[in-house]
Amino acid sequence: MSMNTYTNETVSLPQQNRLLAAMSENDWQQWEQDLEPVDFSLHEVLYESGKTPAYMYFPTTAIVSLLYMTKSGASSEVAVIGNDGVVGLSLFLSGSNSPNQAMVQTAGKGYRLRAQVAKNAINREGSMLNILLRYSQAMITQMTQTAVCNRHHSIDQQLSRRLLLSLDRLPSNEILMTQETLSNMLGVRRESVTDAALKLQEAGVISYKRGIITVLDRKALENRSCECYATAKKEQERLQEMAFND
Amino acid sequence: MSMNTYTNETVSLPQQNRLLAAMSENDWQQWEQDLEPVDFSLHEVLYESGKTPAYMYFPTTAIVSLLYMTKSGASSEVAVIGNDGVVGLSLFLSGSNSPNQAMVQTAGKGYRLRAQVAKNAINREGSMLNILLRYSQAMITQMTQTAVCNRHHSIDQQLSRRLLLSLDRLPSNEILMTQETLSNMLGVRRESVTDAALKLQEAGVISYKRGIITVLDRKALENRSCECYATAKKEQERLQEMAFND
DNA sequence: AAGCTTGCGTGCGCTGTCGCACAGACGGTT
DNA sequence: AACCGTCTGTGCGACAGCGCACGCAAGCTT
Repeated sequence: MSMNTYTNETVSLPQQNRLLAAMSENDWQQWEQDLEPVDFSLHEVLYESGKTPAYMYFPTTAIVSLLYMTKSGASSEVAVIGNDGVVGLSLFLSGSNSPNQAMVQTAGKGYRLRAQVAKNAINREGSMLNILLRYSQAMITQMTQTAVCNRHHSIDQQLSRRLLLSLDRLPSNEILMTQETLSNMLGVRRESVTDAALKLQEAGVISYKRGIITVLDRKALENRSCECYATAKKEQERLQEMAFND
Repeated sequence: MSMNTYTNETVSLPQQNRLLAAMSENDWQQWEQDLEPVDFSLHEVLYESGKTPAYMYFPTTAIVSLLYMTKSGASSEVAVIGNDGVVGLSLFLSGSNSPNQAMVQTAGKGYRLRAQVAKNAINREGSMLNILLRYSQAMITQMTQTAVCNRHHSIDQQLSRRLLLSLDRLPSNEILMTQETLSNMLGVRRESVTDAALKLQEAGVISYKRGIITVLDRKALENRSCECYATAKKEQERLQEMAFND
């Protein structure tokens, strides 16, 4: 599938979201009617720290960041969610909010479910419970990895990892992000991103052009990234396989 | 309760674990018979990355660390679990393992449940499902906080935070940990811990004596710690309150 | 009381990242 | 074509944390 995610003309199917795709035929019948299609616009805030979210969101072509802001105004991204996941896991886990902000990093499409409807739907005996349980573990893995990565790995490695996280959730090899945005995701200085990005450019791994990153050599990016990328990805795939074998 | 956690003479009740305590009377009847008391010894490894754990563990007086080891041998603690939680959440979430290691940081007592028994018990319609769901969110919060803390806060702040995490799960104001151990938890050099600990000693906040830390001024420790401590604690308490209102 | 192991304190040079200040370059607007 | 806001590149001093090497002290062992 090579879709244009920059306009709103594209058609998107719920099944492009892997969690929705993993549902049983039966459950799907019940969910289908309640799912509303949504357009996510760039930098739109889906939920904020302290407010109970109104919806669960299932991205198809959009990509969403879970961000944490410190008191002093610094930020860090703790998870990235695309068509492989759901935004608003806390609704499922506790029915309430979480102390993160969810912000759209790549505009695109997806589906949403009203909070109350979602809670009811999940409580019913059904396949979604297990799907979400496993996804919770994948999320925990991603956050664990972020914690370790922040401690032990260089900005160069982390930038590579972060680009791969976006790449995996995009149909093309173009990532639309300014260095400023990337620095907010990684929780580092903008200039540090410039340095790291220059190294990648000079090595012919990417080309950077005012907010448009083109990945030229994906393999090289994987080599330059730390183990965190591969570990988290492998774990996520393992958990997804389990879902399909239900 | 002011218990001696350094010997095995102490009696321990399952209800000292807050998750077990939050169960409904009905469910408790079913669980009681399957719970086995356990003694956790110092630095015992409860489960390792890659192996499916055989038990879920509910500490009462023991404290367990979830550790992540990097390829290069460095480590970081991503969560701390005492009588407020359970070790082996991945059994509940996916029935499998997680890429962490769980290691006993403070010897003590607790209870365990065979993996298969646990899975069956949770699948039954019952109060434990919601308790564990909420605990999963508390765990996610703790890991998020660790990620942010690793990025933005100084070793001084992180040491204070880490001491509070142990203190909250202990009956006395004595923490048994060498600086070497602490450095492995925080993922920093042992010497950096020495420096930070000296500052705390000189300020009269703690006294350190060959593996025995005595917290003299808890309030001061909170002031020196970063916001991460307070944020995670508040969130955990909020989620626990919800559990009691089921 | 001597000796050994374990844990803590200290000094020093190195490097990655930060904070700030500013220059240049691209691309849309009028 | 000139303008202006946004995005990217660069230079420099400061500093937290690292790696390494070593000294010392506490407490257990015999």
